[in-house]
Amino acid sequence: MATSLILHQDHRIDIEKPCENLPEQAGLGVTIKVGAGQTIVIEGDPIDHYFVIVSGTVRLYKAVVDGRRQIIDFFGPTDCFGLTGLDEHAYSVEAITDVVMIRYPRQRLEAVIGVKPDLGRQLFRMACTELDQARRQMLLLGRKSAEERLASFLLGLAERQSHGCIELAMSRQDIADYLGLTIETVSRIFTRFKRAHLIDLPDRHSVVLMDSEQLEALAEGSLTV
Amino acid sequence: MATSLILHQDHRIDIEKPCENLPEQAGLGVTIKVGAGQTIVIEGDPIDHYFVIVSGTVRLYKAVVDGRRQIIDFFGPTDCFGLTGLDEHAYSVEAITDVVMIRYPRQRLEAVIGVKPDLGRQLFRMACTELDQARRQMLLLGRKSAEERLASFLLGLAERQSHGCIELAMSRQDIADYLGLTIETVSRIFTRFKRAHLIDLPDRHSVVLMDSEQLEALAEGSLTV
DNA sequence: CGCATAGTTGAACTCTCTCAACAGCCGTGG
DNA sequence: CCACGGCTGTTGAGAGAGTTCAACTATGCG
Repeated sequence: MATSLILHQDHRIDIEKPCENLPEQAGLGVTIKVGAGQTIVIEGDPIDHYFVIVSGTVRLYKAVVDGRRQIIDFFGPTDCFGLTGLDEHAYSVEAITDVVMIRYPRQRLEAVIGVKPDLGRQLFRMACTELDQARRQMLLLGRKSAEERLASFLLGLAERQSHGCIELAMSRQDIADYLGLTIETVSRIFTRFKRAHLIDLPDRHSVVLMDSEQLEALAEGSLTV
Repeated sequence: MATSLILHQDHRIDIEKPCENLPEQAGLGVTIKVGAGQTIVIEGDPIDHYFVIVSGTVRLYKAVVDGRRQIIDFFGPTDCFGLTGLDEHAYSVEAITDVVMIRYPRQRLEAVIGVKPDLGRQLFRMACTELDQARRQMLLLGRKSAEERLASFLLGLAERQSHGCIELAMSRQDIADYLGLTIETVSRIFTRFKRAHLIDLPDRHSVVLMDSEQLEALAEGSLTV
């Protein structure tokens, strides 16, 4: 089985995340490039592949017929998507920026579990990590105020990016659809935070956290601006 | 490893769900009984076990200091909980009714993966099923109206229970905290549905779906009562 | 029977949404 | 280099869905 495989090219993933060594699994991966704005998978497609992102950002979302959209998550380098128990995608995925990723044939990868049980353990851990994230977001969507949502969002991004300045790959609309708000509310609260000197907005795709402590308090609901 | 194990007693799980044969895995399980209202795990506890429910219903939730609560899911017979990527529980679990469940030592179970790769595949699938469910709920919490939420909830229950009459093990407060609403809103919409002859409420713990078709339409947002 | 708990109903309020106008940025073409 | 149009984001005013607070009713248990 491990013989009839396509070798992926040159991309190597950071060691940090659970999917760190997926690419090495039997050399199953194929490198794929997608332009900004392109659709990668659509709700209802059969699931033939798992994907690991090398560079760029994608949004994973569910849509309702009438146009409403809920972004499930944004994924960046080292993140993986396509994990699901179903036989067809329950969500759509689009590239926000230009994206490079590695594609793994689902069937083959799952077959490898029989040979390398560690892969099964690893996939399990990855799914669990996603699960924890999804459930944390459920608390946000179900019970937090708009201010709490945006504060949580910014802190989450800061954690992932660890720069002084956060780069927002996504639009205000994307943020709104991720937080279960409207674009206007997101905009208003950005402004409110800026006026309260909690953040700075040097340009529309950058945020600087000026007072993370207060933002934390805000995110937990023990404060209002 | 598979030798030093406690055998669980007599409970046998339906064959249907992904965790169908967990109990058989090396006979690792121990049967546990918990009374209604009892807490099974608390947010922050170390994760030592996975649990599979034999009978009864539990609620899994996250809480905020100020008392707000988001119920992540209700689990019944054959459902499993405790799956997570972290080393401590990110949620609390309480018994709603009297509950019988089987407890598996996490470490040992994960160790078995090395010997039985199928277990790894199975845990992966279970986690993926939970993941899909959590993400579906994210759409509900982020983008659906109160009516849509309650309609979706009732239809989901009906699917799981497949009787003509739905038994609500949980209180109105539990439903509210699951749907990201208040108890008053839930109550009002129950009444509204009843007046519109979409459901009947013979007693406070039972719901009869009178017009599933309309409820489906409502759940999808193509209708209002 | 009486109390405690759970659920329902009403009225007022509020947070977020909706609708609408405006401002800023960017690429294109004159 | 600036004018223009298109797109994204901001701001304001008004409306509405759901919450809050409070009173009331029903249910179950000693």
